[in-house]
This record gives sequence, structure tokens and C-alpha cells, in this order.
Amino acid sequence: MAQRAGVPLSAVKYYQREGLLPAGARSAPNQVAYGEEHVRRVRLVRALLETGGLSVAATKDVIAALDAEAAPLARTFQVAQHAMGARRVQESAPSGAARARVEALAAARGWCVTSDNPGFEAAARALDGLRSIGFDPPQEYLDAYAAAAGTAAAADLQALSGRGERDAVAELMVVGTVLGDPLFAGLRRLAQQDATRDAFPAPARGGRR
Amino acid sequence: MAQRAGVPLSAVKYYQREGLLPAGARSAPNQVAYGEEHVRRVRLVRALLETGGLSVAATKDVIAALDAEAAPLARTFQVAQHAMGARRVQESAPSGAARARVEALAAARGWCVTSDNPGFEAAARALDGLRSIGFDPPQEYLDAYAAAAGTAAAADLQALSGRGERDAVAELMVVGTVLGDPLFAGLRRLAQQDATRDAFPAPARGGRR
DNA sequence: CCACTTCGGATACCTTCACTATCCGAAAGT
DNA sequence: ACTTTCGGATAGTGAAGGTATCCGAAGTGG
Repeated sequence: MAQRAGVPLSAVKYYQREGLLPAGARSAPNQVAYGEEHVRRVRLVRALLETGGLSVAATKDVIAALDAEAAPLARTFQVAQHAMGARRVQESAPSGAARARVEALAAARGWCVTSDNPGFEAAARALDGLRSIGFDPPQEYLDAYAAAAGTAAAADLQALSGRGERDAVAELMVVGTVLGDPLFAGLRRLAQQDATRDAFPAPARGGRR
Repeated sequence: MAQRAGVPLSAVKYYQREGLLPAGARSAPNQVAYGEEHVRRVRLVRALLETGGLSVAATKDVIAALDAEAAPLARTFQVAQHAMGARRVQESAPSGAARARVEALAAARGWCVTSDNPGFEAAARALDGLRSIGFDPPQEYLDAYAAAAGTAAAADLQALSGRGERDAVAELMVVGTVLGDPLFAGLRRLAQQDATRDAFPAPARGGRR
């Protein structure tokens, strides 16, 4: 099973220990049968850990939310969002001013959000970081980012429609939430290089001229 | 100085050891004078480490590129982008198919990029993660993300214009590159909650009904 | 002038995280 | 009966990001 998922056996054992993977069906007292769903689950865990950058503990919460069949899908979404916020511990709380600015931005766009949304903290911390080097982002800057976020979120939800099964929807919801960030990050780097080419002279190759 | 920057003294010493902070001006054989620029630098380092999620080694590269006055700004941008790709070691290379899809996406949008842009790897890995759970992103999905990335990148470059000094521009470029990701991530979570509210029934508060 | 504090620098140590290696007992195959 | 293989448990590993301690030189008060 570990081979089928492309993961070292020791890592699979570790995930089971940590509660990230359910025990397989006992076929014999010392044999466990794993089906395709287990392989799929291992790959999901790896995607969240490796590409998504989540911690094992955060991944555990997400998995638990996925398996809570009774919970509404919106609740699963919430857990996935909170798990992403907790990728690192010991993060200082953002300033009130930064948070207020993010709240104003959300209100201006008519977003209906709750104040416990971890996006507030994340965005406010980023604003604090920009402020700390003396950059107070102009409104156009924030508006552009908010518009981009809206575009991506709409695409995320669009992708969910038309997928009938509850499990498939929940899984995609979680993975999309987590992997959307690195996807955007990569594409932004590409777009930045293109934009930089227009704004600055190309660096001279092989020395200065 | 550590107090002024809001960082434990031991951490500042550690950063100096690791080459993230330059030595201060010696005012006496056992006294070192720190100016406002040092405090600023400490805050920059903290923003990259804590909010940006960079490793100490990656931050060191970025700092070095910032201080290389002779280097063209485009080069500084490159280093910042590469540093972000290296936030975690031991990441497996993405599949060729995923990378090809990202390349096609960039070509379709007319982006002029080099193949060593770390954004390719990052985006392709995210696509692999989505594929691994059986989600093959439709073209509209990728187009939406690419459009969002273009919007953000344009705002990033816009913010750079009108800032005369080379140092200020380079610093903002670096911090904007690094902190743009968490800023977007936070805003996307807010937008997602809003979009989810439209697509799914609100979760019942206080129990099931 | 001499104890006493303070500062900077160097070294050793600590904690967490994500694994990895080893050991053991039971069961299946030969 | 004997070897192999499997699952589970326990202990160990290495990197990362700090923290704590020690030491010697410089300034300070009596």
C-alpha cells in the first residue's frame, strides 16, 4: 500500500500513529487489507503536508472534518481554513489598525464574513509586515488584491458545482482551499516576471556593460 | 536596539550570527551603536521570517541581494522569488505534465517568462496535488487563477513606481513579493466564506435541527 | 584603585517537527 | 519445525530556530 501511494512505509506508519490515516480492514489477525480509498487518503495527506505546507496536527484536524459525515459542508470549509492559519505556531497577533483595514476592505466589497475568519489575521499580519518597512499600501493595491481573491474564490466554488457525492465535494473543497494558495503563488511569480520585464531594463547577461 | 525592534535580544544575536544582520558601528571597544536603519532591518527580517514563512537561509540570500547595490533590480527580484520557492527542503519535483500545463497557461496569457522561474515548479506541484485526489482542473479554473495572479502582479509593480530611492524600491520589491502571498491567502479565505454562503446553506448554530 | 555592573561575543544547550530504524511476537508459507 | 513476513510499539535522528550560560573587556561609584 505504501508503495502504491509512493510513500515510504515508515511514513505511512507514522501517519497512522498520528491519527491521519484510519486503520485498514483486518483480513487476518496479522494482515490488514487496504483498498483504493486508503491509497487515495495517503495521497491526500501528502498533498496537504508537502505541497500545502500544513503541519501534521493541522492535517489531522482537516482529515477529521472530512470524515465527519454529519457535519455540513460549510463546517468542513471552516476547519480547512483554520488549519491553514495554523501552519506555524507562535505567530504574534496583528495590530488592530491592520485588522480594521482588512475589515473595511471586506465590507467595501460586500463580503459577508464572520469575524473569526482566519483570513483576517493572515491578511492583517501581511499588512503589518508591509507597514514595518514603511510601506503603507494604497487603496488601489488592496483593491487589486481583493479583486484577485474574489476571482480565485469564485473559481474555487465553481469547481465544486456539479460534483455530486458529498465526499468528493468535501475533499475537493479542502484540497482546493489548501492548494489554491501555492497555485496562485506560483502563477503570481510568473506574472511578476512578465510585469518586471516591462518596468525595468533586462539584466545584462554575463557582466555589466 | 532589540527592544526598539520588539524582538528578544537572543534572537537578534542569532540573526547576527547567521549573517542576517550587519554588525553595528563600533563606538567603543565594547559598545556598538545601532541606528534606525538597523532597527528597520531587524523588522524586515522578522517580516520575512514570521509572516512570509521564509527560512533563515532563504532570508539570508534575500538580504544579501538587497545589499548588493551594484546588481540590477531585476536580479534582486529573481533572488526574492527563488528564496520563496525554497521555504521547505526535500520537495519532490512536479510531474512533466503539470509543468507543461503551466507553461501552456503562461504562453496563452502572453507572459514573457524564463523557464527557470520558480513559479513553474510551485504551480505545477499544486496541480499535481489536485490531480492526486482526482481533480483535473478545468481550463476556466486555471484561467481564473492566472487572471487573479496577473491582477496582483500588476498591483505589485504599480506600487513600486514613484519610489525614487533604489534601496526603498528593492526593499519593497522583496517584501511585496514575499508578503503578497499571505495577503492574498487571507483575502481569498474571506472571499471564499462569502462565496460559500451563497452556494451552501448556512450551518445551523447550536446543534442540528 | 578596586569592586561591581554592563555590554558584546562565543559556545553549548534546548524544543519541536517529521520522520526513520529497530525490536518483538504472531501468523503464514515450505 | 523453520524461515519469512507482517503489524505494532518504542526509541532515535537530523534539521531548524532559537535560548541560556559563560567569559573577558569597558565603564562607574565609592
